[in-house]
Amino acid sequence: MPRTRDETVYEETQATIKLLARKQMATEGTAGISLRAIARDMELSAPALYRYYPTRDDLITALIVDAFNALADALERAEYKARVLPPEEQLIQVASAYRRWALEHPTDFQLIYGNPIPGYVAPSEITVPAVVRTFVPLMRCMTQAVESSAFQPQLPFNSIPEHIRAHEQQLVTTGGFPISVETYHLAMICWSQMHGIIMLELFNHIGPNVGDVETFYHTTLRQLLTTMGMRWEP
Amino acid sequence: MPRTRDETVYEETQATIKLLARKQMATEGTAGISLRAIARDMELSAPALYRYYPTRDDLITALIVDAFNALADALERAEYKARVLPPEEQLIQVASAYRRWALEHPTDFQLIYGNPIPGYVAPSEITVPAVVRTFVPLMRCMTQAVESSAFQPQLPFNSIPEHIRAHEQQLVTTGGFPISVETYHLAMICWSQMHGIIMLELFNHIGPNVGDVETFYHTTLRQLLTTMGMRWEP
DNA sequence: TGTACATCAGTGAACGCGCGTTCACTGATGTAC
DNA sequence: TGTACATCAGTGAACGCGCGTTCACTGATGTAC
Repeated sequence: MPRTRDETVYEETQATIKLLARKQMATEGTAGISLRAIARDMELSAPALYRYYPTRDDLITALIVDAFNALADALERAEYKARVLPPEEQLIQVASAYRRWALEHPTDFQLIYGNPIPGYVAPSEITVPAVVRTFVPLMRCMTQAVESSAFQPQLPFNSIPEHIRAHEQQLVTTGGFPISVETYHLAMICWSQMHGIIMLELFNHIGPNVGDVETFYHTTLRQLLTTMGMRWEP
Repeated sequence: MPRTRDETVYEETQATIKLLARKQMATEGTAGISLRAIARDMELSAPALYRYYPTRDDLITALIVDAFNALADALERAEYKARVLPPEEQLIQVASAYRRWALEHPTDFQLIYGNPIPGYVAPSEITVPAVVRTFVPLMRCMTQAVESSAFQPQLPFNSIPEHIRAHEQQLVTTGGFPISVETYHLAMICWSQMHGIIMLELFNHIGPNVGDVETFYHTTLRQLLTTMGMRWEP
């Protein structure tokens, strides 16, 4: 879609605003985003920003959507780079990229997965598509790993409580992405384990306890996936 | 230790301040604690609060210590109530109490495990003892479960990378709590899995995906502990 | 029993900041005829 | 080619709020002699 020069300038200004907002979150926290402070940084008057975001909440929404998309981009890149590896290794690579992105963009990660911003409610019709994107690489790798010849399904992780299965079946069916309930469920377990370690690492709660969180993350995930039925090359 | 009437009154006022601070966190977020707002709620002038907490940061520290202690209390109560059950069931009970406390005290949980409050640094010599208390019940149950006759150690979770083992050995040795490195490591894995599900549930990221998070939490933990080597009564 | 003094919880005013948002406006640039 | 008009990014002032902290103080209560 061709853009006029004006549209480009407009979008560049929006990008500058978002950049400064992210810098501000880094020092003031996600709840500390302030239009006036951004305006000061840009050497503009505060009302000028209202040309670009009609409200503080709209700016926050834009930041959230950007963050989910950036995370999804990182995961897709990792998946692409790992495409020649066996599927279970691809999964590990995607999981590593997930952690790496979180550590390299701690404020964005806090913005999307940390404490909510008081008074702000994300408009789900705008954010959900970006959220969904972040799940796709993980789901795709998981599917390939489960379908690979090296996979030997193990109890107990392959048993799913009936009403959870029903709920997940519903989502999988209406979601349009081709995945089995079993695989979807394994992905949820894997994701929640990843999330726990990353959150604890981000706020320095687990580093002092295990020393090397990167190694802890990798070995724990490999071990978890092994108990699910995956096998690894020597 | 006997207390004078004055000391009691003083401590009751401190308790009121903390209570109102917690209420405020619920609506304004952890970063939104405001001495002036608390003073308004108490129908006092703002400077009056300085008799009880010399600084906003001191109030935050008190809230954090209280939260860790309340969590530890809840875990100890759960452990005590479950004392007649087999050790692996005790572990499940403690893990359930952990989740329950988090869901029943979402702001306190955010305060201790969520986004940091900008500009605030916890004085570790004050907070660490309370933090340590929260680990004890989990560690104790894990130890008993691992030492029980029903436990059959399984690869892969019982293999620990060498330098992580060294770090953990150091902590276990100097920590004074009688626990083996292997058990400590299993506890860390278990804790990070618990933490991941709870954090995702608290901010509504996983509920829509699995439907019944309580069941998901329980079955996932049981499955994880099974793969570590625990066995369950029918 | 009465007086002098000490203690101390709480006050009001002030300092020097911050915020999101609205409003009527300026002044440069681009466009149409 | 020159003029009239439209567009629109950005402004300054204002509204009605908020904050943590310091300061000199009031005024009630308790204590000592």
